[in-house]
Amino acid sequence: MPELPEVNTVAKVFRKTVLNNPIAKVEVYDSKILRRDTPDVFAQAIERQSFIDTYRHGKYFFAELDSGKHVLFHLGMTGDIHYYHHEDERPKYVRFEIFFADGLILGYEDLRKFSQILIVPNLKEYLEETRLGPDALRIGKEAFLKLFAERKTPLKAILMNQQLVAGIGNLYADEICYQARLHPGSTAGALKKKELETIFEKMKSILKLACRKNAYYRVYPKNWFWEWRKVGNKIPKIGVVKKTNIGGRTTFFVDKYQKLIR
DNA sequence: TGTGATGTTGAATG
DNA sequence: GCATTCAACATCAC
Repeated sequence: MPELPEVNTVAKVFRKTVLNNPIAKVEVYDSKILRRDTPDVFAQAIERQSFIDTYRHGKYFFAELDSGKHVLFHLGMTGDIHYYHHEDERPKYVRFEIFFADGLILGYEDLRKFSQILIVPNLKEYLEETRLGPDALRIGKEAFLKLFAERKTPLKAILMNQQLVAGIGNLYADEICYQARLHPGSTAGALKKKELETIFEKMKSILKLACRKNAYYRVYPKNWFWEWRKVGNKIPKIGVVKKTNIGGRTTFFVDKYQKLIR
């Protein structure tokens, strides 16, 4: 579920659904994902408050409370937020619920429990602490090009490094490399300015379009890599999809179509 | 039955 | 100290 466009969509729905809606109660069913807070501290920070604003940085989604504190929702691999009015609509892997005074329930589900949910007293301090790079949608071209200089890391590892640029995960990194026609294993520092500019443009256009489509991949353009991202697929006039491991993640690419720069 | 999964972290290595 | 790699985390679906 959660890379930048998915998190952006979660934030969008959250704003539309619960902003300024008074909260009555919080129930924690599995405290593993709270990471830092005890269930009591977590619940007490949220109960009898309202969410008044949101902020997204990369894959990190912050919801601001009346008190000025933020609740961080980092969705990990399988986190998602659901909204419903009856307990029988509760998602299978629900980890906590927020009950609003008007009867709406926000249910947080996370099968694999890799989420990070916590109360953030000071947003600015927290962002410095986590040392996140600039958000992928906000980073400027000059700053982006600099990330690649002198580095021997593969191109894809740069894109996925949240300390360098925040928001790109495994799937969108593959999409960017494919559309830029560059092999994800290309040496970062060996890429020419022209190639880096292409990566930059593709990164922006892919993320923007995905956000506009609310990360609903079924309506992504037909010429995207998305649906083809599987070994052995033969893309007409392009080539056969292959699999490898780059930056510790399963990586799909099309040999020859995506130029390997060393 | 074994394998892999849209993420992050911290330890180990160079 | 910096850059880079890799196992670990938890659980289920295919």
